[in-house]
Amino acid sequence: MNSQPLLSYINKIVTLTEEEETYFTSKLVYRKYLKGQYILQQGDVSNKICFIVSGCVKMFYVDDLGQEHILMFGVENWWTSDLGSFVSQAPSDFNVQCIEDTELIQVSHNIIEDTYSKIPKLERCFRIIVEKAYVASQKRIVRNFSMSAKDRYLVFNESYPEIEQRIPQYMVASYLGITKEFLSKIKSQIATEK
Amino acid sequence: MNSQPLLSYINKIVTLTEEEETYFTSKLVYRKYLKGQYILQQGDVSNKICFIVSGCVKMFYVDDLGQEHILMFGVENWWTSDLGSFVSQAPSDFNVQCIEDTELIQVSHNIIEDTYSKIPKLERCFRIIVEKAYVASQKRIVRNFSMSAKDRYLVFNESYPEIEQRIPQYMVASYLGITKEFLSKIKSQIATEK
DNA sequence: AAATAATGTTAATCTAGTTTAACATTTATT
DNA sequence: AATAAATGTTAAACTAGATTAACATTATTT
Repeated sequence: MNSQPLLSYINKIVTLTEEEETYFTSKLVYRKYLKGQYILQQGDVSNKICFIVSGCVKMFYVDDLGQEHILMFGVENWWTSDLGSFVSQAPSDFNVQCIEDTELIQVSHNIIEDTYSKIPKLERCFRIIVEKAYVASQKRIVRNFSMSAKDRYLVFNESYPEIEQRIPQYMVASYLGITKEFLSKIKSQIATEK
Repeated sequence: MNSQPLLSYINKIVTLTEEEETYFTSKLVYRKYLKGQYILQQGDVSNKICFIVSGCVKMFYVDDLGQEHILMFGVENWWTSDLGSFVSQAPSDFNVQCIEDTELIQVSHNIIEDTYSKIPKLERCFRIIVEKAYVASQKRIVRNFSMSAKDRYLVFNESYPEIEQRIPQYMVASYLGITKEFLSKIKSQIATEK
């Protein structure tokens, strides 16, 4: 298994010794999923968090009216999972499905506490990761509060130009919290402006 | 200074020894603010996180059009601060202002790293706190995605019945992301239904 | 007790974004 | 190459929530 992408990622945040790397690596599970496969399903307990080595996933939920709402995408060097379900080991509200064939490294719940205790630096690392995720989540709330759909689309576009190329437009609309028809209108509006 | 409320709070998450409590307590700062005072101002660096012993605060930002948007309230046993600014020591996007006279315990940025190293249990504690905050933030995004303003109001009401009593209605509206006029309409609508 | 400031209500008009529905284009499958 | 499935577009009618503005009520200050 090639754990290198994950180790490089972690070493940007904390510095692990060789033994620590070896120990941690021995606990990891490598997996491949095909496009369309589910990594997590609404109602199941998320017993692992996944580091994406390659590919692309969407995390979404289906509301009472059967409508799909995308909360986040995941690409190379991102984490994916329902953290709420992972930490509480309660049934998840979300699905994670592959939009492309995806390779990932899984860190399972039953090793994480033990790993934190053995290698406190990893607990620090995950603290920092979650802090960043929280800050990003708050920023998204702020954008949804005071920006128009058009401006949210432009921000998404500037922030993640690579992602926009890789996913169908109706998923971008879902992520932005608007209908695909309205995004289509926004795009044609932007095109005319130029 | 009375650090007991904070220590009880922490001991629900991790168990500190007496020496650890003493050490940590020695680093804390106790402060009182009056209603109306600012604990943090947009543009300033948030150099402390604050544990609320008593009182009530709002965290908000003012957008380009001069409109105030409330991101969260804080009451007894809650934390308040712009965590993004705190961890990165960059200027804050948010204000934190007291809605009531407020007593708090401050943990300053310059002691936090040192404290984490000396007492890894506290790093664990804060990891867990941030995890919960992140999960709550995601849930809020979900609600804003697929619930009407009326339903969001009802959820807020059920989740924080104590808070609703303590703050003016226009602030609830701001928190929900709607105008005070529309909240007024929602409330009269709810009243007629019964 | 009067005056002022802060908070809350109502109603008319307006708009960003939804819904519905029909059609167009691109991609995948046989 | 033909067909089906997935994705994207356009336009008309609609709705949740915003805006404006006038007024009502409740606190606070003098």
